[in-house]
Order: sequence, then C-alpha cells, then structure tokens
Amino acid sequence: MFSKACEYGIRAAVYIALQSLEGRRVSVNEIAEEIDSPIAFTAKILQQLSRNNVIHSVKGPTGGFEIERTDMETVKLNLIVKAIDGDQIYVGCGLGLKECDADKPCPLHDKFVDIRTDLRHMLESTSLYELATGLEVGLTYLKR
Amino acid sequence: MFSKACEYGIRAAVYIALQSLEGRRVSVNEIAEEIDSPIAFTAKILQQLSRNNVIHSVKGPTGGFEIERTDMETVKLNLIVKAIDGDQIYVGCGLGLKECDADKPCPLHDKFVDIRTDLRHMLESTSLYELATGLEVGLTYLKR
DNA sequence: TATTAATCGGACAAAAATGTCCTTTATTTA
DNA sequence: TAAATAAAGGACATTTTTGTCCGATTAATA
Repeated sequence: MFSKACEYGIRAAVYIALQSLEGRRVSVNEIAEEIDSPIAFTAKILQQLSRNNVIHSVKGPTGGFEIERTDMETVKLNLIVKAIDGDQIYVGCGLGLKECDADKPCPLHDKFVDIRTDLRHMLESTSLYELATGLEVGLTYLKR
Repeated sequence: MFSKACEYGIRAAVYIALQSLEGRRVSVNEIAEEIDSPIAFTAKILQQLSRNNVIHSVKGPTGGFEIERTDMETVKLNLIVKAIDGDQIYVGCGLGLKECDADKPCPLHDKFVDIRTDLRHMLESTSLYELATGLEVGLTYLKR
C-alpha cells in the first residue's frame, strides 16, 4: 500500500509527535531505534518531512526533531504520504492505464474509485495528534 | 496499489476472457499488443497465471491462451492478485510493523483494516466474467 | 575559541521489480 | 516426417527502491 519509506515516515512522525507532547526533542538515532528502522535511510526521510514542513528540525547539540502542538493537529497523514510517495495513491488508474477516467473507464474503474476515495478520506482526516495520543494512552503501539 | 506485474496480469486475464467469450484463443503477442504491455514480461506473467489455473494455455500452432466460460465466473480478481503479488495486500501491518494485530494494534490499525477489508471484498466478489462483459457491451475500455 | 553533537546532502551500494533475449519443448499441418 | 508456430523457461539487463557512508554545515558549551 505505502512504500517502505512512507511507512517509516509515518512511524517516525507519530513518534516525534508523541515525544513533542512531552516536550522532548528527539534525534534520528533515537527515532530509528524506537521505530525499528534503518538509521541513515530514516534520516533521509526526516529531511523530506522537514523540507515539507511536516516536522521541524534543529541542528547542533540539543538539536533534533519536533512538531509543534498546533501542527500536530493540522498535519494529516495525507501530507506525509504526499511528501514521500507523491500523488501515487490519489492519481492514476488501478490497472495502470494512461487514459482511464469516468468517460472511458477501465473495467475496474468504479470499484477502484470507491476504495481510493475511502483511503483518501481516511488519510485526510487522520491527524498526527490523534495517532500520538492513542499511543500516549497505551491504546496503540509502535514498536516492532 | 498493485504491482505492474499484477496490473498487466489483470488486464491480460480480462482480455483473454473477452476473447474467449467469442470463442477465440489468443497469443501473447496479440495480448501484449491489445493491453499495451511489454511482450516478454507479459509472457512471464501469463505463465504464472497458467500455473495457478487462472487461465489455460495451449502450445503449438493454433495454440495460445483461453479461459473456459465456467472458470470466468469462478475466477475472482483475488485469485489473480494472489497468483502474482502473493498475500501482500491481505497480510501485514499498514505501517510495516512485524507485531501488529487487534491485541497490540499500531496507531493506524483499525482504520487500515477497514480499508483493506473493503478492498478484499471487492477483489473476492469481482469475476473475470463480470469485467469481460462490461468490455463486450462497450461500457468499459482496456486500451491505453 | 575548540570541541562536540546534531542535521544536511551528495555519492555510492545492495536488493527488488521490471523488462529483454534466446533456447527448448510441444503441437499442428503441409 | 519436416517445417512452422506458439508457450515454457533460463539467463541476463535495466530501473527503481531501499539502504549505507562520509564529509559539510550548524549551533551549544566547556
């Protein structure tokens, strides 16, 4: 569904959000350790998220990554997915046809649109804050 | 969503079904031409589908690929997807966690399960016959 | 001001997915 | 029986994704 990069990106962002709720700024090393992902690859992904203003980075000692409380509520998953995987999920025919739309639909068009619409709504309505608080309360888990 | 291989596989299977409805057996070359896919790669995929009894292959002159009328109705898309992409779509955590289930759910677990369930139902309930007749009647299109 | 700790960014490496080529095998038909 | 046709299958090539390494940059602090 999502690329590996995107999976790591979402997990990282949720972890950063969780720690930011506690006022902690976290390093790539800690993030990669906590979400069980390859360090250097994770660093690249965090750069992308930082450039796209999904998370905030601070260089130097005591630096690291954080997300402001307000951003946590504003930033929905679709922003992260877009920053890493691009439009992939939203655009294009399910069967890979170049010319496929409501006018000249592929055999799977309608059924595919339904599912993708649901997915889009889910991503557009789910905030980092929501996911982070679920973790905080112990309702959900991130490790392994 | 699907791999390229899977997209080609579904398109090919639908085209074969359509032609089989007219009593025509079709060659890899014709299939690749009609669904606009790389020939040799398509040949590999057709082999997989043949081995998994999704389609039937006949060697030698006048040979090619076909699908029996009864199979067309029996074979649902999930069979094709499984034959090519394996369990990928059905199994595993949306965020790539190894240990993620209803007991120890990842932050996205429930929302992800919903969407995947919809997708699974769609694939399990859509037959090649249904897709092929849509094409036959001119309601849908396969080219480009 | 030197040291240290952290991200940034570019180049490289490995693995997986996609795609090609060519030989072998099966089968029809002249 | 020989020639022609079509799938089967193995080896190889290319591209994309995933992952690593290392030097440059930034900033805190001793």
